[in-house]
Amino acid sequence: MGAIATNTVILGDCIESLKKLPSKSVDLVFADPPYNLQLGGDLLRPDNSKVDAVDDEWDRFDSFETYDRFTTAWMSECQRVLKDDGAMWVIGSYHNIFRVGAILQTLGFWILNDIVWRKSNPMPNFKGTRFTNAHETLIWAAKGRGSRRYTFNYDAMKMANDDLQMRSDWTFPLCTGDERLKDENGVKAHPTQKPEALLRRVILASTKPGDIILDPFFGTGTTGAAAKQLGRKFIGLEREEQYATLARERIAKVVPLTEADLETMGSKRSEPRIPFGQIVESGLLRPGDMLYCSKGERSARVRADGSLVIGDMAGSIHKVGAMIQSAPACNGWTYWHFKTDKGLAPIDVLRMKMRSSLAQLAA
Amino acid sequence: MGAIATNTVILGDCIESLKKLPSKSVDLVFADPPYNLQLGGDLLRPDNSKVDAVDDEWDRFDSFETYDRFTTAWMSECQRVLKDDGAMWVIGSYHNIFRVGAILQTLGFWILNDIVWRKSNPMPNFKGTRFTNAHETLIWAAKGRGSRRYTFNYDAMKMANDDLQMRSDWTFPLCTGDERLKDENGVKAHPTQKPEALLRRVILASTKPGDIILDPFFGTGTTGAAAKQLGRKFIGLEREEQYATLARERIAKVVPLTEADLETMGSKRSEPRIPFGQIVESGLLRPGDMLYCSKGERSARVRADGSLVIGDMAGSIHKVGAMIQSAPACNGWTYWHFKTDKGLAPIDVLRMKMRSSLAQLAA
DNA sequence: TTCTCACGTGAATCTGTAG
DNA sequence: ACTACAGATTCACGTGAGA
Repeated sequence: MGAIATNTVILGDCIESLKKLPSKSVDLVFADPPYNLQLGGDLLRPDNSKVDAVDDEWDRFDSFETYDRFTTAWMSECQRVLKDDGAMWVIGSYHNIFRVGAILQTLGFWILNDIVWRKSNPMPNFKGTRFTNAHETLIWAAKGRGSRRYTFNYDAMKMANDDLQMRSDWTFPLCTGDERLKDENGVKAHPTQKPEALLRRVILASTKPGDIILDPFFGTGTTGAAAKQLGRKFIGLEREEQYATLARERIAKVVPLTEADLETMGSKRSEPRIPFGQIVESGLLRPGDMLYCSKGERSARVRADGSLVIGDMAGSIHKVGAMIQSAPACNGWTYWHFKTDKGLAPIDVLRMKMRSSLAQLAA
Repeated sequence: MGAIATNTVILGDCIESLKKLPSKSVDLVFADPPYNLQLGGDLLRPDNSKVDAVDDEWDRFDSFETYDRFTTAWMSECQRVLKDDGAMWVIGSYHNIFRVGAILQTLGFWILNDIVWRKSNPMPNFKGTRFTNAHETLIWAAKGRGSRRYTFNYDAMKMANDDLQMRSDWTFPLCTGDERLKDENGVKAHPTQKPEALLRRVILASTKPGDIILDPFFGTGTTGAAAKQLGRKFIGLEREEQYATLARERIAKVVPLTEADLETMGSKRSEPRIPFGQIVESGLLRPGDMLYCSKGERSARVRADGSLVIGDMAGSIHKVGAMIQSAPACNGWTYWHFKTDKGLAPIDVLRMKMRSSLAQLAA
């Protein structure tokens, strides 16, 4: 069997290109397919600026059926091209990930984990109509149910997570700043460029040095850049010449890391923020309970959503604290107290209690 | 139409029971369906070495098909039973959530968010073969694509998250300790009892007091307990008599919160509308008074009918505000200010004054 | 040089009601 | 069904100008 050509970007339709690749030839597939967003009209921010939406031609499908056919086609080709011990990652949002996951199961892939990418800086929901869409989902699946020899670098992952098992929820910022590729006018070159940190974790977790990684939706080549950096090989398929060119230029500049560099890559943890509402939801305080200032001469009532009430004033622990002191600001955590059998204690105590029960949450 | 019986647990097969419920009668469905594809026997055989690959594949396909048929059946009945402005939540793990999500989309439900429940204390992966499975996924969906009047208590959620929009990732501990129902031997009564805190957030976010919540997989009644506590009604369907009995006993002990404690931050959209003209009619402003933008460099004159004039432009506070900023839209209540002895104040202050005096008249 | 602050922007299924 | 219009609505972070 001749060696397959690697570290290359193949221009053309991804399904056509896949059909030309030999069976059982790659170790890992990473796929970031179109999400099939179904947007209405324009969306304006509160300051009346327009949101730059993903309305590209490649993300438009007639119907769920069309999208499903497309998904089945590229995915079954990937399955053929994968080695028997190989695995596949697919990333998506709620628009497409359920269809992707169901099709992948139906094709016989065996899901190993679903992984949540928590965005530390997501775009808000400008109209106040839903929860802030603050995550995307990745599915990690072995080629088949019988594949038990997929690669998982358990210890590397544990090391990267302060000696705790790596969990299924990962926190990374969006791809911004210098990492984000821009054209000569400073406009983003690709609407959906993924952060390299995300790809590095995927690659460190599920490949060995020298492995071949296939990305059928290569875009501007984040997978290739991360692969080269980490001493893996890649094959990228991309339809748009402009993206393929950018990807080649980008990857040419990447300097592979030394083994010593790889060892120092860890992730830091920070203290989780605890909203006051969660103290109430958890039952540490109950709606109707009273809070007091340190001397006890002012009191406020807790409501179910974590707001406080005094007379006809209502708001957050901070706002209500500031209002009754006529102060510009107030730290509600230290201002407000709750009754214990030993007297009044600041509600910050409850926050610390909550934190310690959540202590395993790493970044 | 006779009122539907609420605050009750109906014993029997969930699909049969659903068929007896009237159409368009409930406000919310919360469903925690079986995860493991083991419905009424075994859908998925344990891995069996004597079965060859082809048979195995057929077997697997057949299993998913059975699960999909079951899912389609209960879900389309739920869709029928929902009011047009109603919504549904489904919780699941990677074993079933992709099939659930895809079917729900195919049935015409319109996904509003997928929500990640991050477990603060998940069970570790003992064999070190995968990432710690540390989350479950909830899907929140409106009955149909056109339903824009689903309930979302944006302000209550924002309040519960320290004045920041609530995100799509929620962190709660597993249901343990006193909250976990045990039998007389101290063994957990139900294998997948959900934490009440999770249900409280679901209910606070997406229902109004008095709403009817249907749970077709009631189990030991977490949904009913949270609903009763928060002043909502429930209908629980449960197949196992033992669970239904436990649920009834559990819910009987729940003490509902008082109305005052249940009150949450309301949205501005639900407050009574005050036309600007009414501010002028009431004398809070007078025809001929000047209004200013926040920095004071633009001004407009108030006319008797509540219109504003600048030069030869005239119109509503919103129209004129938008025109002079060349903006597509403008909220005149916050854009325009009037002079007070302490400087400029937004005319929204006058609207609030008017609202509170109207509220006193009504009382 | 270093700090502050205004400004821009990211895979988005993003309004409600009266007539 | 449609149109018209009132009016509600944003978090984290990087950049760059100016103090």
